[in-house]
Amino acid sequence: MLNRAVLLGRLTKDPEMRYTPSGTAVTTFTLAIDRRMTNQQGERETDFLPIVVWSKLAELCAQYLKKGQQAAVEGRIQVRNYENKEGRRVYVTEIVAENVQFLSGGQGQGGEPSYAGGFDKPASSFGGSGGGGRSRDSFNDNPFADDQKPIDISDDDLPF
Amino acid sequence: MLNRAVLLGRLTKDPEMRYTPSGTAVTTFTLAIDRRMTNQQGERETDFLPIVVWSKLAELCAQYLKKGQQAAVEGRIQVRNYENKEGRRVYVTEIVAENVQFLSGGQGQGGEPSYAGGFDKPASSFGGSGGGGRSRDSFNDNPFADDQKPIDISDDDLPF
Amino acid sequence: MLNRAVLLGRLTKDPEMRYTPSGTAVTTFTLAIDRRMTNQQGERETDFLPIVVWSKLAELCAQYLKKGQQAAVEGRIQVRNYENKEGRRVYVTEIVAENVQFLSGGQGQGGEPSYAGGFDKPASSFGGSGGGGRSRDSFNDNPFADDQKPIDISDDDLPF
Amino acid sequence: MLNRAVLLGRLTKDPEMRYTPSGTAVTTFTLAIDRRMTNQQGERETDFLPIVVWSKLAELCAQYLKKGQQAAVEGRIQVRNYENKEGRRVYVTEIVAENVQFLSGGQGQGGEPSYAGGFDKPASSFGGSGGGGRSRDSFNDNPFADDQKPIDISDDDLPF
DNA sequence: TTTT
DNA sequence: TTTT
Repeated sequence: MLNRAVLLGRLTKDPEMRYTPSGTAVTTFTLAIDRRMTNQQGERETDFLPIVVWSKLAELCAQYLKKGQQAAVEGRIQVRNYENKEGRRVYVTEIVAENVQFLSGGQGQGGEPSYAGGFDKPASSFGGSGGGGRSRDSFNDNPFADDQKPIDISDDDLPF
Repeated sequence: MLNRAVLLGRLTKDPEMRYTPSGTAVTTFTLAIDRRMTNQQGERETDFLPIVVWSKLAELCAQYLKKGQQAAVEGRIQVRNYENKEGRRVYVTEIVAENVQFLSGGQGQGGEPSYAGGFDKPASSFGGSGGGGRSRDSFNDNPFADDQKPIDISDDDLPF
Repeated sequence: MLNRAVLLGRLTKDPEMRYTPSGTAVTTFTLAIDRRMTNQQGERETDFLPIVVWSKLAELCAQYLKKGQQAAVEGRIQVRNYENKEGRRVYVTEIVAENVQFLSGGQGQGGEPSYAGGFDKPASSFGGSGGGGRSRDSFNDNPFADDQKPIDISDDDLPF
Repeated sequence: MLNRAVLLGRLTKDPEMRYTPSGTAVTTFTLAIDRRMTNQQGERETDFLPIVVWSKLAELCAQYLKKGQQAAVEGRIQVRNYENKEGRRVYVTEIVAENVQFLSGGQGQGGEPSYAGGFDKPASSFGGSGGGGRSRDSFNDNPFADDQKPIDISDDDLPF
């Protein structure tokens, strides 16, 4: 059903990129988004929202985004849950980015603000390595991001 | 900064409405949002997203929404954190609804699909009780929802 | 860059589906969206927004949507311009839908509210006819909807 | 009903601010939004979307936004129609901004990227002048932007 | 923990 | 746990 989020904030740290066993890139970062508006009195409040990016877009984010920079993120809200070491079920809410807009505004790395759209290339350069069975990368068969399946990734695979 | 979410799903239960000590209505419910699309094979996956609604809109939601019904919600993503009984800091992500669209589709309570916009009346019917100091309800002075401040509500006040 | 619209309204008529010469389905309809909110006095005001849908999603919309039904549309705002018969340049603003949610609520055609996501199948069933040159359908090579190119469709091709 | 747009682009010119007879500020500008994404071949395509801003937010936009700067706009899509000099009914689609995020990135006016939220002050500083009857400014009674009524503004009032 |  |  309909599940859409659009965010604009600053990275609290450099992004972290990892690869799933099958070779898909996954990048995560946190966006700090001020709740208060300009010229408003009162203590500033901030929401810190975790962002997850997959595939080619993950590599672009890892390459171009830096701590302190502004970015606009478009995606869907996802609730993952897993069992932690103490056997408790933990729920994690994060935004799965389908598009990311790089806005400079960091500490001088300057450059052109630019856009990294979702899945603009077949993304077939990823994975590889082979391995039998239905590869986890098979979600690339359907490049529409809503169809990504980080779901059946075992706990060890999780890069965050 | 920019923080916007638009969701469409079904209520997993009837909404729950409570009042803060100062008399502001707060309604909460969970929206079940299927990730999979129509005619797509494979097991269905669902995100369960907690929704919070304040003030007059809270009362309308409590009155008209029922378990199983469809609703469209527009708002912002918020991360609350509090210390639980074990002294651990717990983070809760929820969507603070500014607009809610009632879509029937439940088990026959029928009626007209209708809309409950944000703060369409001065909402002055709330609170009251008076008392000195800056009332927690003072956020009603600025009816623009981004300005709501559930933030400084003490733990005991929290209705969920 | 970022260009996102989310709409929820009712179809003013049954959708119209046509095919481009190369065989891509294009469906158009208008969504009536009330500006006023429930329980608000005053004359109701309505925006009528033209929606365009391509490819497999176009076929699903043509098949399942009917006049009077509610639908949620997610897409981007596009401004097309063309020269009309009098030699005047005309600008048309429309929403290119990437996802459509079917919500019943029409005059009893009932059925399951369902979702038609963007590009969930390779959509390779379209087009055909072959022919040389760069087929207009080649946008299907990149299934991400932002990449669709209705732009270079000649005036005669336009199905609306 | 639900009608939400989120845009990120660059101003094609400096904004233009005018006042309605009753003293409400109205600012208009056009946002150029590239359709193509970074690193994609092919001619760049751009949508030019007209933005309308009212009240205090209009003044902030006129003051801080300049040609070439980036801005994020959140609002609703509106279709106005009026009769032109030749007696033809003309339809104008524009985005009524409820929030605007100023992102630098122009030609060096630098400064802090900042946010101008909707209606954060009662905006009562506008209008004035008095005059009998229901002032056009009365929409300020309900500061929620969905409630703005540019609709009954006569043609002469239109600042664009 | 969940809705259809 | 955090960004400006």
